[in-house]
Amino acid sequence: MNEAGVDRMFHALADSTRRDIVRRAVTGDLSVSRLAEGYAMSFAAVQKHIAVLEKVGLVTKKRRGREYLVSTDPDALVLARLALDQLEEAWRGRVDRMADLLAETAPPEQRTPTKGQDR
Amino acid sequence: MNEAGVDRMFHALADSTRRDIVRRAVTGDLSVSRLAEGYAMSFAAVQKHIAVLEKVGLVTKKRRGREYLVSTDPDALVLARLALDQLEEAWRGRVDRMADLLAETAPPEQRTPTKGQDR
DNA sequence: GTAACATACAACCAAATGGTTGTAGATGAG
DNA sequence: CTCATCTACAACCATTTGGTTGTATGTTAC
Repeated sequence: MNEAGVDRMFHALADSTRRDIVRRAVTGDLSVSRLAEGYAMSFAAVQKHIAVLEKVGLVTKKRRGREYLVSTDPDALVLARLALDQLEEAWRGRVDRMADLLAETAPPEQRTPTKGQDR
Repeated sequence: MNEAGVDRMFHALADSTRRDIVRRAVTGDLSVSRLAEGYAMSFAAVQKHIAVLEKVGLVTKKRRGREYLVSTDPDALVLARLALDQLEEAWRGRVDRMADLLAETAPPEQRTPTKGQDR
């Protein structure tokens, strides 16, 4: 997932109605209208929320008769988790580097290249 | 974290500039101006991004002389992860319930434990 | 075929978002 | 003290977002 994709993924998750849809659609047996019944907003509004979720792959739609069943795709959530992991990695990496530094500074004043500094 | 808090947390993460700030601020030794130098936008714009991150606790500021040093708070990322976990939980819960159901409806069948399935 | 239902989509609107510039208050340097 | 630096904040603007209503299309029921 590229940066823009992560943007869209987190944005999709940054709305409680959409998160609720994700939760309710795990069973995959609810149609768009059924889902829409649960919220104090118009059908079209819920439709838009589902469209946002669909665009980032958090849900998929499958036709059954004249309705569309919405189901959550757990793989997409894994992608979001990966994005979070990468952020935490920066922090963990720092801790590791600090540990390295401590290990290095133990001997008297040894300068290591500090090459990781790419910014 | 309540629903509105999760909204704000994911919204804060839904911007690549802000995520980059979170990454760069892990060392905690960069001031607002130093951080701002890295982006093709005004100082005030970066200031706003930092304010958004600060409001959800992803970074904190500490005064040093006339500048403010920005540092990432890894605990906040854990909160975001928890929110994701709760979404996944709905899905895992469903799978577990399906497994239960299978276990109940299929007595003679030999049930392989499948217990290793922790995701 | 006609009626009812489920969905899609366009047009519109208010509010929020992400950017700008400008002004003002602290703080350190000389 | 004076000046330059760092930050905060207000005002403003364009775009996006999240909602609305209305219209069109496809599908099942009768």
